[in-house]
Amino acid sequence: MIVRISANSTRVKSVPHGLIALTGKKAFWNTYKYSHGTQVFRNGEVPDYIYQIREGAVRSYKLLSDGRRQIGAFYLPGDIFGVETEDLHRFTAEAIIDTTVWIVRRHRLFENADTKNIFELLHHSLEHALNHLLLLGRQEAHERVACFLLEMDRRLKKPAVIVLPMTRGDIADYLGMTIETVSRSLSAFRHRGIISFNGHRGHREVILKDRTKLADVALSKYRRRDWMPDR
Amino acid sequence: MIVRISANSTRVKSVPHGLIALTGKKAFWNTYKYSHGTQVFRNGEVPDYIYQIREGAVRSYKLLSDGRRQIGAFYLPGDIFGVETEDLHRFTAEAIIDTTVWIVRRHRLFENADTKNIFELLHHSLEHALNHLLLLGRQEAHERVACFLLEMDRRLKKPAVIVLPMTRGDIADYLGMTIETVSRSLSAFRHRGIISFNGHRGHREVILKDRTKLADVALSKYRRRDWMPDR
DNA sequence: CGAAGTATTGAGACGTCTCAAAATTAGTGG
DNA sequence: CCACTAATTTTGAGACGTCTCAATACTTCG
Repeated sequence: MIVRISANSTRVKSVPHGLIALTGKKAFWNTYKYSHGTQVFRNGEVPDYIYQIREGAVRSYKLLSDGRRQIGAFYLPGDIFGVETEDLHRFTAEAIIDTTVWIVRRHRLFENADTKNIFELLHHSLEHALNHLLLLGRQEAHERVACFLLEMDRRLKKPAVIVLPMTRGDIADYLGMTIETVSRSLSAFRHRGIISFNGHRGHREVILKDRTKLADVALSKYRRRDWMPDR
Repeated sequence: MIVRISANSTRVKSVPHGLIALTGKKAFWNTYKYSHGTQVFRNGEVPDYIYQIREGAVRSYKLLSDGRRQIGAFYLPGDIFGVETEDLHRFTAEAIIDTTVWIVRRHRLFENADTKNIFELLHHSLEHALNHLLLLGRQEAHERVACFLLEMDRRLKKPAVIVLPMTRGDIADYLGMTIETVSRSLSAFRHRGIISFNGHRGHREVILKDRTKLADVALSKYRRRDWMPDR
């Protein structure tokens, strides 16, 4: 379900600085809202827009024919996406939770003489993908989960509490593992005092009690058989 | 070891069409040769050139601190690389076998008004990386090896014999698995008549006896427990 | 309060890794 | 071209980590 809630020809609350830097001040932008679980675009579609997240979260993913899913990236408030695409979308993007995005038409992107910003976004996506290749190909389960927590921590600007918009299933499909293994890694971190969960709102709110130790886990300072002797 | 063997101010045998399309006909290009195992550039360096392979093969990779390696891509004759880089190289590239490349200085890239080709290359790299994420995160060992063989087959234009420039170790680090598992998958394919090895030059030369069946394996038409009951 | 979705935990199965040895191929110098 | 050594590849056996299947607990929301 797509609900159009505003356009900048009408009164608005704020401004998509990132999109404006990308497309020029003359570009018209709109605000759209996607309710949780709905698709922003899907693999194979012709791209019309580029997006910046105002509020909410989006996952991008590819599927195998039997349903196995690999999430390539999560987009959080401020993030721009849809630029990575050439003639067709190469992945599907859908809202994880209720999400508001700013959009501008794609052709505006190439009316802008300054291509530097586009290159930067592409490079950023590519660098993220290459780092993720290393994680998926060569890191172990707890390293992956630790990396994920640190990535979220960094991108959310090191908040006191990390409020995860995504389910364990999303995390699992991002990290190339199962829900259960994600859960077990998180439990192990909790038992070791590296993280804790906040209050009673599920275990979606994570507090990093010891970023140093978490980074040690992420950076393979402890290998599989060396730590977690408690099981 | 870098050996300069020619420049286009002197007589040359052929012309790097890809690089010329990218940088304009006025760009000066040189030919360089890297002997097998030597680095073209390394992670963290400031990029000076972009490269097109004339002969040979290059692997690009990232390392973890303890030596685990993930190869992100193989570059084969005709392939252009080094464009994926922004201010610093984000991975290391080294010659797998003795390799000759055409190079042009990087600044030539942005003197060219037509950025379309650069975008295409970036998109291509990104798309390859995203597909590889799916493979590393969600595909099983024989699926990965089958995908690898089909990728090489396609990129080498479906030759009668695939002459692999890379070792089993390179393949393993590309597919996120161990040498032994790669070898076992290849042996399984061979025993099932899907591939065969050519002659006595090691098992580096592969003949695809049944591309259809190989594609079935790659595309998960057989799952882990369904096929290969013979072990 | 009941129902559906989500997360945790446990036990056992299974696939890949590790370690080791043998077989094969490539490289080197006489 | 041969003898020797080094490197690569294959194969085997067992260890280990993650997955699968299943049950329980928790959270959300009607």
